[in-house]
Amino acid sequence: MTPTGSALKPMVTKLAQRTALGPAERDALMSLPHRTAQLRRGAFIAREGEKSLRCCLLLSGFAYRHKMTGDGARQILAVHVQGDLIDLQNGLLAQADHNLQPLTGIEVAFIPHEAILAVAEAFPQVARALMADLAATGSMLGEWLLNVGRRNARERICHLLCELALRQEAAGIRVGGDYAWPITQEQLGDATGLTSVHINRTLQGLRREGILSTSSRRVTVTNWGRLREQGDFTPDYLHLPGQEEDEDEARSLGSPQPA
Amino acid sequence: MTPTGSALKPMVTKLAQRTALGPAERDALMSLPHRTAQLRRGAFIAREGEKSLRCCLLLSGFAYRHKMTGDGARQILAVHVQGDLIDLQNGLLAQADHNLQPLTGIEVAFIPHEAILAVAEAFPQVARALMADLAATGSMLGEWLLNVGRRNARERICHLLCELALRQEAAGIRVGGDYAWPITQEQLGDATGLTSVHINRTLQGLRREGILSTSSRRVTVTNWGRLREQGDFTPDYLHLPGQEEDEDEARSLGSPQPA
DNA sequence: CGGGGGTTTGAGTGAGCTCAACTATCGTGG
DNA sequence: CCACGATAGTTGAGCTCACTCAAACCCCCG
Repeated sequence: MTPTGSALKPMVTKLAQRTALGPAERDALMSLPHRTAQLRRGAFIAREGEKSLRCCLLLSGFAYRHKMTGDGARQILAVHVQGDLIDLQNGLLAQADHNLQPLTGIEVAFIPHEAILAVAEAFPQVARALMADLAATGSMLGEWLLNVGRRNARERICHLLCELALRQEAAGIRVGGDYAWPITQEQLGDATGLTSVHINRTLQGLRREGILSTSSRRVTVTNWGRLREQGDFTPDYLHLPGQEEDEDEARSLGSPQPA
Repeated sequence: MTPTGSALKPMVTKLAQRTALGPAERDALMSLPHRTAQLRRGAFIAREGEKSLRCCLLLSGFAYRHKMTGDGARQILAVHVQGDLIDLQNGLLAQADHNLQPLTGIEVAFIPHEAILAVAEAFPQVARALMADLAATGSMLGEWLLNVGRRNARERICHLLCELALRQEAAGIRVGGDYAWPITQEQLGDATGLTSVHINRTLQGLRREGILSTSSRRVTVTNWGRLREQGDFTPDYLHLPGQEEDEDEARSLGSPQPA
């Protein structure tokens, strides 16, 4: 257990964006016992069917949640960026219902579930913040379900492209017009319910039409307006701060590159 | 506000299945202020984009959550049976991110969000129970995402058939081998990411092979083993009580009709 | 007994899949 | 610093599962 409470700051910031937290509550969260660790690709943070013992704050890098069908097909349920509190769900349930793995090399802080629940017990606003976080997670899953169930290949991909751009922006890890793309085409297929081959051809179409370009592990969007339009993207479901007045933020996704 | 606290009993029972609740906690939940109402098909319990003011306990009948793409395609996110606490998510978020409507005529109890959160504030175990409920809801969404993203038409349908059978059983509204099927083929399509036409043809296949038969708004499963197998169904994700030891319950789904 | 929602059928089409090979890129160790 | 193996991306050809459109049918309910 490292005593550097400041490592947990991103978590507090994030929770406080959705639910007001006072100084005492922030302090309690900041001083939660935790242990940081580096994990590399291929490691497991949680495994389907196992009991999850600790919850996990993503400090840097990207991670993803996924589960599999009986015959081995995989569906990615979410991609996580730094600052995300992951594996809280699994701790509340008798057993983890999905796998959680790094997408890149990552740095995490492990926090025992009991500790975080104890803070929630002492501070009702913290409990409420955690509930809001769970609800937001559910909301994102719902949008993914809509995406996979009712949009075509191009729309699905554009939608996901938009989501990751906006979430990286919200997490403060966007520099300019381009952003990290930590996902392979195979994984992109598993996130959208498509084949990597079809992902490849669809991406080629997007590049051909000048909507985006890719270089090593990064995407540069050259036409935000079309990307958003083709992805049928509305950011409400992300429940990011400062989005109460709908349309405002939807437009701001286009702002980095004024069409 | 009706004073008949007993109307809320199904909620308490359900929450207590996942998280231990003492007498004081049960009492507090039971005596929550609420108002019961009858709603008919076509009504709205919550509307996407609006602020949700009260949470809703389903006392009888069936309801469903859904959301739509920009061009009007609909995706059903969940089907709810009696005893389900619905629209808790929406109350925790700034605005509802999906619609909630009756699937049949239903009876509900409306509970102000503030009231239920106040109880959660007073009783940490209640907060924890609500969190577990939110986590379970997320878990179900994850399985639906897997279903729609990575299974073929027949598998998707069989999977949903299994889920509703088991959930009705858990809610105590199963009589014999058959169970209520409150969903039209159109809606079944919207739940599985398929067309009603294709649903129809796939169901015909299942009937032809003697796996199930349908009559007015009910399904009779004649071969549970095959249904479960063809739906790649494992009930873990429902987080129903008494499922700690995995395989047990999976088998019991087959029990009403010993193959 | 008429209307309307739900189901069924047919015929043609197409988005996305499969399989299989090839190429580019990247990290690693010699 | 380069060679190598592994991982990721690309291409081609053929196929199929599920879609579209449109019409007919069948109940159930008022």
